[in-house]
Amino acid sequence: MDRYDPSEIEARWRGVWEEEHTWEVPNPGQPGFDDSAPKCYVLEMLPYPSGDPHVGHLKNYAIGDAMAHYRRRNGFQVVHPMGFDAFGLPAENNAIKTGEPPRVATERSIEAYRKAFHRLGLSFDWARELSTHEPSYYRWTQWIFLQLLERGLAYRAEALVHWCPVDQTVLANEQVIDGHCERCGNLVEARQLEQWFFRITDYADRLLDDLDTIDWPEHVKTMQRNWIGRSHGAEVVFRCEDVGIDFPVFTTRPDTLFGATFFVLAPEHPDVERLAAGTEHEAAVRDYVNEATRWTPEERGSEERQKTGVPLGRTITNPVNGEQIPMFVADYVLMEYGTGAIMAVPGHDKRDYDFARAFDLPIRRVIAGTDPDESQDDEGLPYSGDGQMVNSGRFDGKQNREAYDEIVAWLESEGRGKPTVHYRLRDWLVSRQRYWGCPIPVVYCETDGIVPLPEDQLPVLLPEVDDYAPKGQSPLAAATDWVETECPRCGGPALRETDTMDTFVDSSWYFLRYLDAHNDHAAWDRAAVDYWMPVDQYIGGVEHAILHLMYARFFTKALADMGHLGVQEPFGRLFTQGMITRDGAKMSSSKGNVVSAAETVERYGADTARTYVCFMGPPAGGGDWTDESVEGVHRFLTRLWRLKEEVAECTSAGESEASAAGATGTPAGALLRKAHWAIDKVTRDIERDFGFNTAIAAVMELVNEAYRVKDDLYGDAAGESALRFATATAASILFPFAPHLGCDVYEAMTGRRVWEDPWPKADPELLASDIFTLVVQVNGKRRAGVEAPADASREELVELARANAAVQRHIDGKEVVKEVVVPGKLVNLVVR
RNA sequence: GCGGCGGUGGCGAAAUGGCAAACGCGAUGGAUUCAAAAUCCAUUGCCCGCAAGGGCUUGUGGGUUCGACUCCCACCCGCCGCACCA
Repeated sequence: MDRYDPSEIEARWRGVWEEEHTWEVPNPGQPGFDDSAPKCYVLEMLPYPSGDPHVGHLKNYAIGDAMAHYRRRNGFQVVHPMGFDAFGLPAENNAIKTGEPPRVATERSIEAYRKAFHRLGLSFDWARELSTHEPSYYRWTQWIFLQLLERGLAYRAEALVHWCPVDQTVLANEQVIDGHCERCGNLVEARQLEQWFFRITDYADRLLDDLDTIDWPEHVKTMQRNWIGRSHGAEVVFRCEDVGIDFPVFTTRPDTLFGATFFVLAPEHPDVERLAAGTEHEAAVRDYVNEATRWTPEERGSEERQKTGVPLGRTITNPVNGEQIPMFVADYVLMEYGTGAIMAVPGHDKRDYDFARAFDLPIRRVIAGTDPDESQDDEGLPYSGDGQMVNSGRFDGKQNREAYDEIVAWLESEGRGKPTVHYRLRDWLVSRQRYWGCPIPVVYCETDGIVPLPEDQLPVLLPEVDDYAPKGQSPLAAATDWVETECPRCGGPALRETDTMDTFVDSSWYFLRYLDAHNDHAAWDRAAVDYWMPVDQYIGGVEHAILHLMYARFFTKALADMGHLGVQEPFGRLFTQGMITRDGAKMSSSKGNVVSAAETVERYGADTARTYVCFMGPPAGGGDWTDESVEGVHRFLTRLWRLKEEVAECTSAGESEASAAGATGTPAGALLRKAHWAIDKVTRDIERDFGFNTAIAAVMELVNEAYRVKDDLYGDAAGESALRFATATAASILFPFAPHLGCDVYEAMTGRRVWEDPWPKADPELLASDIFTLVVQVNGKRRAGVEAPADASREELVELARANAAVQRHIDGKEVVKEVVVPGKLVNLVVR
């Protein structure tokens, strides 16, 4: 072989790892378990198998695998599993189009992914592999559902959901794009349907507060905080005497209650019809409500849009001052937040102000002050800041923030209010009227109602059907033999639930199943999970910042509360890698700019593909894929391979552990120093938040240095030994990124297997140097670099600096007023 | 509007408050070759200068400091998330 042939090298090492099951790791108590090594759970988000993996997957798994390798060689026992998130819509859409069962298409994709991952040489423990669509897995998804149901954390209720009239199906929130169906592009309708929910809102406070306990990127934490959207305020009850109904409202500004000059209900509010009935506005209200529900959420929410609404013809009593204020229905009030009704304070709220202007309603100031950059219309109103209260009865003159609690306490004593907390987070709607998902393990019995299936009847197997097209209900409804069953409680006739679960349910606990993947008696063994959890390093795309990561946290907390788990947070540390683009655009099959991982591997080899995605920029950021840059990395790996060939041939495999040869000034010493510098740099960069791009750059520098000096080192024992050491070191520290070549070069240099050797340690003595280049500045500008002994005193350094000709030119004839000395670095002479 | 992140060569980028532009891509020149590819060597922020050398440069403007890409203040621009959230 006279040419770098990745396919040959990679096949050879892959063969060794597969034959020896190198990356499999036992659980505590099993043979081969190492009691002495600390544990480390490295996990990348499991893929949804569709078609072939693209370079986005490549990046995710290259990053995770590098970390797994690095930890192993630092003495950790690393569990690094892989599986497939197999249920989901694309396979079902494909089935509707082609008639091919989703299982068949999915399993074909899984096979393609598995093959690609093997070809990439990823160090997964395949003995723990799982797919969420297998009964042996979803049996336990169903078990968790029943656990949640038993504790009231799963419930069935009516809700407004997105409905596509063309596809005849309910859509998930994430399938609704700008108010339109993701599949057919049609406008989505709102429908009131009975659905299954998980009570994630019970965990809102803990999901929010525990963010402080985990090491996650700040922007992900922020997104979760925003999503949960906790706001503290008060519930205040307004009473409409005309119809004798109490209307509670939620407000974060009870201090502005005296400024409420009107009251607004959302068009969807259930009492709107009753309020308008019998008034002169009845017809107008009905028209308005009908019209309002036709607006898409985007149109309705647009800030440019004029405020619209109609009067209800009723008044309501402001509990703080007894004023009768008019009631309106207007679509700027949303049914899904708060109580669907608001007190309107136009003096201190922009939206209420706009509405008041449009409908010529009174605007009253109750807080003194003016926003500095607001226009001075209406004497500086609306004003949203703080200040002294005015026009507020007995609270006049108080600071609004101080009166805040007092007003709420007073309302509470009157039975007209109380402090409350509101969340933006809503309960998790998990029903899907789809075929390709996990069946929900309950039946509907005429006498017993909703009956959960007993555990011993799990799994509820997904039945085969012929037609996957939705017809207004789940395709499962067509499997009548399956639907018609008997009630486990009374034995009478019962119907199975035909909805399936959101696929996010499947992926909310898979990281637990890996730890005991073949358990037929339980979802997992508590001891195994207690040992490995939490995940020490989770790696995935930022697009999962909210949904998946929030749901998995919720499951972990709920399962911990039930005594099935000992941790409160599933993922101790999270890393989100940036997206790879092509020509600056997101890859998509419609644009035809998808770069296939397999093609890249075919052309350049797995090592080049993996190293490139780690080198293209900081892994946390995005990057644009260019073939020229891939070739650059390929060139580098080729250079390392050729260096190995040459060094193996031209030097004798004697003492490769060069040690004392590090004398300053000799070429061998310089190369050794460079090697130790690279060890130190790569180690620090990997530890420092995935600095893979700079780590790889350091190995490049080492290889470049070896090329520069190699011809001077042949024929000299110390020189040859240094050369072998440098080459072996480059292979050793490049191994996490280019594992096959790393093994190959390391073996040729040392005769050993690199993954069985510990991560190298930089020798501090070789990191230090006895001379250094002293930077000399005059007035902060670099004027010279002078060789100086490392142990020179401050005085000696100043003397050296002043002696330099270039420096003298700049200080000549001037007075040196200050000498700044940073030992080992620089001298700055300040002159006047 | 609120929140988060960022702005450095032709491009991707690098720099514990201490030599701005490491490493890579691209480009230019040279060696090798019948020729090409591959490889190797050199140059490559901008401006003035034959050169030695000098000046300028990290979105803009200020500040702190002997010294600022880095810290502080104000502003401009870009990306991402949320958004008539009461």
